[in-house]
Amino acid sequence: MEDLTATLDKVLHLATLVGADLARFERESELTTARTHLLWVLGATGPSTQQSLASALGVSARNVTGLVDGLVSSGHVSRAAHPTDRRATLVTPTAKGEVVIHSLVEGHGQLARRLFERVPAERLAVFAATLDDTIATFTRLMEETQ
Amino acid sequence: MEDLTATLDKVLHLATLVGADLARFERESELTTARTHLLWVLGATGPSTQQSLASALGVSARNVTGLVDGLVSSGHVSRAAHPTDRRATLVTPTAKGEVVIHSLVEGHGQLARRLFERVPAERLAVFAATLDDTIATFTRLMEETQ
DNA sequence: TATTGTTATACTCTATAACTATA
DNA sequence: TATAGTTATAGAGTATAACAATA
Repeated sequence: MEDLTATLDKVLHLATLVGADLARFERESELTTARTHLLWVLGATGPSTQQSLASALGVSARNVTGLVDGLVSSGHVSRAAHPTDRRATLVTPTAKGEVVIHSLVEGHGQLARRLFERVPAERLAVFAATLDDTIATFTRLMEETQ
Repeated sequence: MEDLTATLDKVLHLATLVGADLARFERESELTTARTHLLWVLGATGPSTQQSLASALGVSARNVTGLVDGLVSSGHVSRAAHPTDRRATLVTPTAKGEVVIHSLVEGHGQLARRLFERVPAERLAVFAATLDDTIATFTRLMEETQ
């Protein structure tokens, strides 16, 4: 019983450490968490409208306006005309933004390697499978509670 | 190689789901994340000065003033005189605050049980041990990078 | 002199609502 | 009529700096 809570706490502790690592990156890049998240999404999806960024980030369109304003000021993204829809703007990383996105992806992969490369393959398989099961259990629980 | 990043992503995904569950609790309690965090610390440590809350939360003293102001307004905590240091105030949960703290602890334990109770004991042991190792590896890495 | 908490000020993230331009 | 983005407005979280009371 007690073990189960301790185990959940360990998952959260590890996530907190990863967050602290990201916070260090943000300080060095002079970026905030919200803007870094937007850049991350942009890196994963490519040039996007602000509406699609709002959906991906789970925030309001107004909020995206502010985040993009900040990233334009800092030179990480630019607004470009949408090729077919004149209402929309395409948010695109600048060269500076691309560097940050590349560092993010690289840093994330490097952290994963450093954390897990010494873990024996069978243990890592059990670890990953347990995470999968737990995520599936959680998803089912949330659907039940609607 | 690719697996390692995917595994780290799963840890973060699970933590995000737990965060979403907490967000639901916060909506129902009409509390914000920062104020809920303060209540959680208060539940773990007992009545505290604002300075010690600032250290525990990793935020400025000024910030704690604002969070406590909000929690006093909502009736979750009260400020009391410190028994020996007349500069300091002791932040103490009210009856209403105690109910929230109890729900937090209870909900957290219940979630852990629901998530992990079906996992076979040996697998859970491997899972927890891997988390311990990974956290230790991370801590060592951060110390090295100073 | 150092510490505790507050006032003053400012920036970021967040939201809803009203508005403009376009579909 | 609906959608994309902005202006207007507001609240919460966060920070630093200056200040008062107390140690």
